[in-house]
Amino acid sequence: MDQAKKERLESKGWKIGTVPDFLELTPQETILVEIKLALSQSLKERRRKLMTQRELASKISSSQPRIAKAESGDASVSIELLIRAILATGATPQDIGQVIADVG
Amino acid sequence: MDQAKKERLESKGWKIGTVPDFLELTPQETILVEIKLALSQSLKERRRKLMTQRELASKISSSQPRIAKAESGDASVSIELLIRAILATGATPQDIGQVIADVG
DNA sequence: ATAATATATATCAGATGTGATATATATTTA
DNA sequence: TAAATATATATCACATCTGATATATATTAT
Repeated sequence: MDQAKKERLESKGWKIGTVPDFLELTPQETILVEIKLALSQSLKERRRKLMTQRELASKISSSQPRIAKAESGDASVSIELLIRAILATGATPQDIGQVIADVG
Repeated sequence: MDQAKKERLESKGWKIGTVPDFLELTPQETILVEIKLALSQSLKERRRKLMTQRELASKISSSQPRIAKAESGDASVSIELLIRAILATGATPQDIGQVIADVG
């Protein structure tokens, strides 16, 4: 992984290099991170066209700051919350499945 | 939702009717539950062909009881763990995307 | 430019998810 | 049928994720 990408992930709280520098994520760990980032990106794009972060937060009984975290790809946000948020933008299971499939 | 299905979900810890009986899940909450159950089912089918629950648990630093919960659709299992487990069976993002898309 | 609105960052107490362990119950094998 | 192996259920201390709140910073509208 190149240094720029690594720093981008680490700033969001992703623990890369907890163990020494040269240790990479396993392929499966990498895919998981990529899935979360893809969901995050999809959420941001969909939500922007429809409503504010505050409005979306309200729909799923969450908070505006948490939606901001979700859209910024912060590591503290679960896949569960990402999917709840995306569904609240009207996405279908097909939409979500496509986002995940596109990671591959 | 029919009574039999409701009881099946409730026995796994799904909180249906926290609020009075006649209250249904919202469409989005229903989809989320269905996604989890679909992932759970997919995990069970894939894992069975390849290894024991103990072996899979070891691959993802989890425990056999937790894999059992994951495969039984228990509500205490996060989507994150389900996906980690499915990836450990060699599933690709396409495979996972397809499972989710098929919920729709 | 400034007010209004939207988004980002920081902190935290409480809720939820976790792996571990013990052990009961199925299922498979000898 | 016995033993061996696999899976299910129960409990728990600990870690992670959560919504809430306060507030800083962008962005947009007037």
